[in-house]
Amino acid sequence: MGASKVVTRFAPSPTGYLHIGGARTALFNYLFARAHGGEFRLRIEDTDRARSTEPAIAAILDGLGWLDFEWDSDVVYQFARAARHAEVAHQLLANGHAYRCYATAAELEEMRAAQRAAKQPLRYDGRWRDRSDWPNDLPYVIRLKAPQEGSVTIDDLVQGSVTVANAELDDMVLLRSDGTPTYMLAVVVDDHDMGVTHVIRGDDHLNNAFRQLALIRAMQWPEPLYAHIPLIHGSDGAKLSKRHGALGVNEYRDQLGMLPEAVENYLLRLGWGHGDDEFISRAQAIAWFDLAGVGRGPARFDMKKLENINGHYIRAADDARLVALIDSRVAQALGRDLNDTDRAILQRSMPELKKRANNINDLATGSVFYLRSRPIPMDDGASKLLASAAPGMLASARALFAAIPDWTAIQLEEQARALAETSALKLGQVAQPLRAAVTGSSQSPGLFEVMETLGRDETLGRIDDALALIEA
RNA sequence: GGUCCCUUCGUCUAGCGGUCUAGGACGUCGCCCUUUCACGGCGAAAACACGGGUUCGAUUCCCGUAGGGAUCACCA
Repeated sequence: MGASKVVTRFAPSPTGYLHIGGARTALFNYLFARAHGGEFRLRIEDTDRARSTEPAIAAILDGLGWLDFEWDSDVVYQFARAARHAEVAHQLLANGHAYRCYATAAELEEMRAAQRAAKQPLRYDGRWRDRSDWPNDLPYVIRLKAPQEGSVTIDDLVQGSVTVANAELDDMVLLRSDGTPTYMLAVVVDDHDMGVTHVIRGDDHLNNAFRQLALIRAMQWPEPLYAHIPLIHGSDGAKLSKRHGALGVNEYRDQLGMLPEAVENYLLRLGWGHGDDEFISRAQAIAWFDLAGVGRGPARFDMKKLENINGHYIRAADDARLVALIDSRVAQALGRDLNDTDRAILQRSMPELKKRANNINDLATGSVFYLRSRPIPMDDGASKLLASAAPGMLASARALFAAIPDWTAIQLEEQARALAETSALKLGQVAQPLRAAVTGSSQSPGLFEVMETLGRDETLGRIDDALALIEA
């Protein structure tokens, strides 16, 4: 290939949402293309008309967009190219590299049953391979006349050299009896027509590659390079499937509150490494990524680690961006829309808030107490703290705070420390009940900073509410 | 079952014949910081699946065994 430009493609079938495994395949294709100054193309494999749906296509594009894997040129829709696929099949038929097979579904099932009974490998026996006594008016499929002798070797960029004997491969169907192309035909034709040079996909396609190569050779087309990457497994070691922990990437965003750069970083490190580096930016990934470094064994998905990485990126994220991300969640918790004052409070508190969250949900949950209207709800921990507070402490603190000339965290803390001193209490015995009163929780960002942010009236009011609660 | 692939701490990985008393990260546990929870810092426990070779020398190379995975459609 030498000077030829690298072209990769991501080819999901729109029968469901873009799941995490597909996202990783897309990432590797994207990275490889960018690393080589090539093109990253997108093809929607919608030839399965019964299972392909518009919402799924939208979800895939949405997911890719969220992860910011920008593709080149137009999206190719495979179904629209059916005529071209059929054309190739007929071309093969004409030049003797394919043949008509009139075997019926029932007949083939019978054949397989016999093979099963005889403990023989299940494969098409080539019963129509050399016949020409074609019955009239009967439906037939077009099968590839694949080589039966010798073997095929693929120098896979990830799996290494893999060899399969041609005797193991049967003559696959190219065109169905209704004239529509099979997946095997469609991928090969599309990859060729799109100029794909590197086929990077899940290793569940490794076996397919050998049959596809036979088709490519029959057409005398240039052979692409293959890279079959291992699938992702669930935490229990079983293959990740739709009903087994494999969420759509949209769900990582909407339900789990993940940041796209965190998902990308995690996916990159799953099955690939660069020395001891853990946090790798997009630019570094493009510079460092190589197929040879991709592991050959399947990796287990670890939500704990993803959470941790997500927390890292949240802490590194711009405060305004985080405020925007929690907006709707906070609004829902509050039961009302946020206004500019609310957002200003969140923005101001964000540096402290984001240290305490590993996902956007928790970030939102940990933020709402600032904006709740009085009297704010008390959680269990807060109720206990108030119940066990030293008698009169809250009232004393309230009086001290009310007399402060400048409502600043520093002065508030001074007063709290003074109160602890004179009452022979530990600072915690003063601060914790106050925290409960002011935040409704036993844990929060620095108490005095919170009180400063809340302001004199709101803080004093919340303490009054707590006082009323204790007396009740 | 046939074919193909894989096998380093619980998990993701570094290691590409000697630097390995095997490194990092997540998780776990302990300590520090501290008004709480976090963040941060320090530290601990924790792995080369097993058996043969090759070699002066194997985590690294080869072969078996065991275990795991993928695939065997007129689905993609």
